[in-house]
Amino acid sequence: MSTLRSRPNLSDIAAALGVSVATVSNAMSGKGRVSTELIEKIRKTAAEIGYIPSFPGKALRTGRSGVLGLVLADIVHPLFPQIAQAVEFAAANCGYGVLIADSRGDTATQADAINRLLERGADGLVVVPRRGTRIGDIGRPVVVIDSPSTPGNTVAADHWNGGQQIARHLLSHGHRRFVIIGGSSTSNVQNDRVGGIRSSLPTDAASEVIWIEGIEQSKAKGCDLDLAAKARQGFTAFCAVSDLHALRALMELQRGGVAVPEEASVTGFDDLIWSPVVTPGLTTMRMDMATIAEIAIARLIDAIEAEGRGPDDDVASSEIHSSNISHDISAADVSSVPMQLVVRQSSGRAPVHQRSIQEE
Amino acid sequence: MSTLRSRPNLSDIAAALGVSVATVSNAMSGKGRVSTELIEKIRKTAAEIGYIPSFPGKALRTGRSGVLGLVLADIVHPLFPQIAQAVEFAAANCGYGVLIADSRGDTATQADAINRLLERGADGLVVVPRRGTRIGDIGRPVVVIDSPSTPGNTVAADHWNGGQQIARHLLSHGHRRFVIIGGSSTSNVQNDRVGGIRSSLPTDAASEVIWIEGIEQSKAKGCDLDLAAKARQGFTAFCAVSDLHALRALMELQRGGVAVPEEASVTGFDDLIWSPVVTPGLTTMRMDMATIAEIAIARLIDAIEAEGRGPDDDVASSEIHSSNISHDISAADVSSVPMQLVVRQSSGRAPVHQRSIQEE
DNA sequence: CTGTTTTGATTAACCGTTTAATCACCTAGC
DNA sequence: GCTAGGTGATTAAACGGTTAATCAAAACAG
Repeated sequence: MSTLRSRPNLSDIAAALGVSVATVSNAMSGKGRVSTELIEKIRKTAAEIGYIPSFPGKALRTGRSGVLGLVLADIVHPLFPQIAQAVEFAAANCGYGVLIADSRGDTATQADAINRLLERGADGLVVVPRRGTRIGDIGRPVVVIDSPSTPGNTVAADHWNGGQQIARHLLSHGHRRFVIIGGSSTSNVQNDRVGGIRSSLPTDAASEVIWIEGIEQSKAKGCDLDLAAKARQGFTAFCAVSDLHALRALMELQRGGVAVPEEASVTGFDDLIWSPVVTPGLTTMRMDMATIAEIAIARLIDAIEAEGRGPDDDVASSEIHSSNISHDISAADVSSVPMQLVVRQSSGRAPVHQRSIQEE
Repeated sequence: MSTLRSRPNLSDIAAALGVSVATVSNAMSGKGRVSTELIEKIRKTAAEIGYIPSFPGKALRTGRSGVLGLVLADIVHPLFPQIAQAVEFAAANCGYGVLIADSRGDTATQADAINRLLERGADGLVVVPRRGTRIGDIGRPVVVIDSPSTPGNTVAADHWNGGQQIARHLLSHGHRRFVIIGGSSTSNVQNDRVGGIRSSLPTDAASEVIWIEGIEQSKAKGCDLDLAAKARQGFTAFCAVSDLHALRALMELQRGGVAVPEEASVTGFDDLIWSPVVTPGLTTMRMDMATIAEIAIARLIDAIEAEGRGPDDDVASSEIHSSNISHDISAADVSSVPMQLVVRQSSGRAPVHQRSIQEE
């Protein structure tokens, strides 16, 4: 029947070999009882006629779409390419597709976006939330990326430790007076990074935190942050918690006649795409997005597969306090993936005159 | 039967009202013949019990998944967030989902990525191709974004005209000696932009094109482009065909003691996320991604829907030379969407001393 | 009052796959 | 020789929605 028109299906294979569809299905999935030689033959003819399993068919029967939803809630997140690429790669490796939904920075739209994905039958969701947003129970497995302070099942870079690493790097180069530059004080990620930096400073070091959003509210958007003045006051290390802010600092200092890295060091976070090409190349902390995505996807798929069977099954799970009602991702915890220091030309040894200032 | 367990389906509604599933289906889709009051009742109970149509079910029957594939072939394309967001938005507005696949810059993987999407049942593909790559016939509707010189069904920004606009902007500010900075001479997009710029220069203007990739091959990666020297030779306009290169030029000039925009103007392309925040803010050409995506998606969906019926049907299409074999997107042509000039602080009036140099 | 059309709804097949239940057959045990 | 058990395959019923074909009743024309 279905000779020319549509793509080959199980019954085409069955017909070609004179066996039943069920047998073919069993042979392909390795589930039922099929003789080894028949399996071999079926595999062969399947390949010959170019059989491709139908996802809708499978989805309809099993209730699993084989698709994960990726919800991007932050406007045009500069890390999006990295995240999307890593998530898609990890998912594809596990045989899953990735459906995207962007909520364009609007918190209200975030719910819509999530719903769109659920209606489409996404088996689980990866959410990169808008800051401050919490993801409620949506009746399907969810994993959150990027803000470790978020409650729930979260995978994130170890931002705190990242802050510590960058601080230690600068300390080891003799810096003692730090300006820490953040965007918004409401961001969990940024607070973690700032906290990590400050926690690593010894008692003989001084630091000052600048929140750009705050300054821009009192002054103008894109206004001067008076960093050159800070440099003249003796600050030598300018740690931004994002490459975006680091770039801004870098340019402001250079325009203000402060040479980088000779007179001041500038560091960032995230290793964005252009960070290597600016002059001087930006010293920054890179998140291991591949690992983060891998862990996130692995967890998600675990949860999805655990969902099918009840609270207990063949896995001989050890003494679960089976709370039948709550979706038992109750082992929800936070995974932290270490960040990696990338040293480029924007950071260097603190200028000698610093000591004198510091001792004044 | 299916009371508590799974989500409600058509037969639940049918059972609740004592009608047949077919009637309910007709009522929801508005296809068959159903009395207006019954439609009303069905809609109401559907909403009450929280009915959500099953995509797999529909897909299985109709052969349409309601999903488009977005193939990103260029490594970590800086425009990706813009593209993805616009495409997703446009697709969602038409009731389609977007499945992504990244080929991580590898040309070979691009075919894999496309296949993954097709196997998953994507109804059509939006491809942002790696430069130079051609997309062969894949048996489903395809639309290509971003390189107007690519043969086939393409939607792109009018890069050539963008080049003309930026050139006119600089000319009107008195600039006469141009350095045009490109990345790779193999890129269609970049060549279009360069061509647009040069085509607009009057005979009394001088221009020189620099391809960064070429320079870096003979020198080192991230090496100096000697732009400050060019400025001293009397060049006042530095037109990069990407904000990435513009940023690099901007920093190099500033480091070399050339004030921007007082002594030289720098312009870019694409209005990337950080372009407003650098100092001085970058004058650049923005592509209207929303419109591009809208057109691309509209075309794709047209092609998908036309695919179902034969070469002719109810649409009374005028005299088609029905070539039954080729997938009849044969009306394949190129749409160009105008670019928009964004003037910021990095461009300004040409310094006066230029005239003297020019007249020497 | 009869024959035809229109309207509103039903029936049943189908899309491609999975899976529990069943069955025919062969081997072994006593 | 008859039964119990195992093996390799088949049957048939879903999963949820669409749609062509059918049908009963009502509306209408003559």
